[in-house]
Amino acid sequence: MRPERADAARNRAKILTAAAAVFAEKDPRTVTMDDVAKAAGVGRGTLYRRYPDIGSIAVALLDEHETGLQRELMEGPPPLGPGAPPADRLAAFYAAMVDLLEAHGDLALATEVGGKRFAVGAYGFWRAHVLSLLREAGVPSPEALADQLLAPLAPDVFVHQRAQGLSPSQVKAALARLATVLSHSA
Amino acid sequence: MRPERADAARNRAKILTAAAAVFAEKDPRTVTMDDVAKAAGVGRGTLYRRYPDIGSIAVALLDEHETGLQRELMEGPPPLGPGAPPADRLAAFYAAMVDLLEAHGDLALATEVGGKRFAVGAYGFWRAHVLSLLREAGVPSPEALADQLLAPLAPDVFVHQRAQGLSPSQVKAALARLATVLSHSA
DNA sequence: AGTGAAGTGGACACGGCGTCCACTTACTCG
DNA sequence: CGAGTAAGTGGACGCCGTGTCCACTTCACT
Repeated sequence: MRPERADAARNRAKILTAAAAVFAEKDPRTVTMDDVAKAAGVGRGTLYRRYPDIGSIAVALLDEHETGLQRELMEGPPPLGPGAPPADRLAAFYAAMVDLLEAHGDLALATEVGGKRFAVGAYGFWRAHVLSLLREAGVPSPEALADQLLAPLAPDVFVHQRAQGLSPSQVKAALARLATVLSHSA
Repeated sequence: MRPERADAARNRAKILTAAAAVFAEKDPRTVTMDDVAKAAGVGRGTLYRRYPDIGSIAVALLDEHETGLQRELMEGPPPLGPGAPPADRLAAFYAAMVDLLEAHGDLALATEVGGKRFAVGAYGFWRAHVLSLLREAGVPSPEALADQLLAPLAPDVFVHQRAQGLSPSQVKAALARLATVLSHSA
């Protein structure tokens, strides 16, 4: 496997920055491959070479932001990272996700087209994290609960709540209640 | 406003039964207007006369099943209907919704195309119900929580959980925990 | 400079969407 | 009962997005 060619790298960068702009300025669910191609000044074929659909472009952009949080969850300071009680860690995770959604909700929305929410790699990571917290808290049969606790973080739910006039901190507060209340029962 | 003409009524029936069959036999997210038209033996124009998109056909079919539950919530016997403590009523509602999803998950999935989940009339009803239960339980600022408690009932979440091998009763159990635990904190 | 492989981009065929309108059918009223 | 009329029908049409394909260009290595 040869290293990436210079023109290919140049185009990859052009595509990503152009895509970020496009997703930001119009309804992310209606962004088309052509839009990105035009904005990046490349042909559609070039896009398809790397990304099988628009969703994956959005995922690629989102990953940059998500990996930071993922690292913090694994090896950062408490309460996000290890060391704090599970309830606090879950609440902190919720808060961090809300911040992420607030900053990049448009991208997150774009990753949902075609209902591949659960296929995306990041979902597995979040799920594994929540699952381990639930286990640590001693919650019985946490498998089903994990998905259910992740559901309120679905981009469309958050965006809907924001559109209804709820502030990010209100959303965080409700999620925090959920997190703390859960461990009470364990 | 004139009464509906005989042929129109006939076609409405043909469309609905044909649509139900089509949604059942293939991935409901890929069902097209043409599929339904062909199956019903009518032209596409006839479909558009009543339903602006496939989603609304699915909604029309689903409504038949949902109205039953809605009535029970309002005037049925406890714990589904009025009279039981909020936590029990919430758990019962969750269980009923799981049954509904288990029976008609395909339709529910089809209503989600285009991200109109929150625009559909039924969502408002469920939300109002949960909201009133939360108020009755004395939970503070229940507005944000209502959407979050409804999120695990999103068709794609449920279908995903089933596909993972979780049984309906496992899903119910986890939701019941959520419901009971919440009122503990009030 | 020459060569082969990697990369590019736009033309193409396909399929779904939503509209439009000439035609058909059912009700109504003389 | 037999026009007249409004409601209802259906398929053709144009549009747009998708994903593929392949002749051409560019790069990197010698």
